[in-house]
Amino acid sequence: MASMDALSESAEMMIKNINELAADEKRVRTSDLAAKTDLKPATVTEMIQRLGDLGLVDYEAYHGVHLTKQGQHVADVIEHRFNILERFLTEILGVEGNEAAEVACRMEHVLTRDVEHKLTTFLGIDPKKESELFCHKINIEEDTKPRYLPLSNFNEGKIGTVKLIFEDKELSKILSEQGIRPGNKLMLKERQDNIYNVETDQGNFSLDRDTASKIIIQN
Amino acid sequence: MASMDALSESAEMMIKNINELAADEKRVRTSDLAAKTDLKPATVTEMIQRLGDLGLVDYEAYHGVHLTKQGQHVADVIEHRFNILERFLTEILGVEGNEAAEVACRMEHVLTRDVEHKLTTFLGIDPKKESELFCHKINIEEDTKPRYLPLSNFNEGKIGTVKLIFEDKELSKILSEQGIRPGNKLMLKERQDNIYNVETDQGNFSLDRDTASKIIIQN
DNA sequence: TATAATATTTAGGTTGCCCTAAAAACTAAA
DNA sequence: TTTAGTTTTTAGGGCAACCTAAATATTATA
Repeated sequence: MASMDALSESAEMMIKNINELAADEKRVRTSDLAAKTDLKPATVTEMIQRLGDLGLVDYEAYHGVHLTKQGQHVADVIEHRFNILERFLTEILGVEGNEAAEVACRMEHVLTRDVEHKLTTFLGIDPKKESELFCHKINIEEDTKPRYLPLSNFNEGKIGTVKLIFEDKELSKILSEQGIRPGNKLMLKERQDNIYNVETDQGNFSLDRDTASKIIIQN
Repeated sequence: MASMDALSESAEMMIKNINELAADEKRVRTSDLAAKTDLKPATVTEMIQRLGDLGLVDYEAYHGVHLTKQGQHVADVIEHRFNILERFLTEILGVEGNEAAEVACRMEHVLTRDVEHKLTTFLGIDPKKESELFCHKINIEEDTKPRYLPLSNFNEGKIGTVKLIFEDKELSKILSEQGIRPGNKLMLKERQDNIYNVETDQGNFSLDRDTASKIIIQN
């Protein structure tokens, strides 16, 4: 039976790793856990036996483990906490990816539910739809992820929305008069060498590469 | 001699408590530490002996401890990390005071220097002037209480500091390259309809409203 | 299917961090 | 200044989390 006591960081890490290795329905093997956690197999055995006593994993000697309902819940909570912490560290604070992951991995074990929810909200995610987090994440990363590119790197034939224009008013004003202004859509009709042919709701225009590189488009 | 190894949370907490009890020059007594930490006196003795071996405290049997230079440095770092974490939790996330203190107390042990600095900057404190943390804190709380607004609601002509950017890494990165990144100052020069003209230390830019609404500014 | 190779567990050890109980050292009072 | 009271330390124990080495179970192969 799992108590209400907080699990140790080590125990939570073991559950997290079991979850990450449990791609299919397959039971996770001791040696795989040992490799992933940098612990010796004997240590892993000891740990998963303890987790078994707590009802968090279903452990059968010599035949690996898998998470119980309770263990899966713990894994889900930890994974979510890791994700929001990592996002906060990279997107808000600008911490470099590797370090962000490491720090998030340490912090995930000390968040309370309240702090977790408040941080989730802060990141612009509705905590009510937390369960959709993963789908959301996958969607964003795999297909509907908005891409921001300078027009100079945009693909021919694609339509996008102008998001921002570097340079001062002078250039902005000129472009604006041609329909190239933040919020408007445009299509890159074709590019030849350094000339970019663009269509906006005001007509067709040609830009040089330098100018195109100062216009950021979202697809 | 203190090693470069990370200290345990327990060890860091003991150092923190010694520091907090060392009001004057007086050595801190075992019983006071036991009371403050909710540990038994025997446990405190054992801990401070270990810290003595590490060169972090000066321990004399039956006559208490005080921090060495090295120990004082550890205490200062932890105190600063606690303060910025607590401020972040209460001021930015709106976590209730007691809980914020508890969570900050757990998190203070897992911050890296880089995350500490970035969070400090994020809170609008110059990390170079860390020692002025408290004066600064008093100022902020007593008169210039900061307001956080999306750039889309900001007033023309006002200067503010970028605090966070919603949306994914992609946008953050692009904005960052133009000087729109957490910690940096910017001015909203003017807005016409859906176009926001902004000046940063990197130059002038135009944004659409949608993008502006994803940038949170502190005045 | 017997055996060699591999994976896993058990046995036993270490360290950190916590405890209680008893011994030792300080401190205050008669 | 002797003793009673208090504080502190030592002694010894438990548990979690690591380890190595040896034993045992599984699996793959000849």
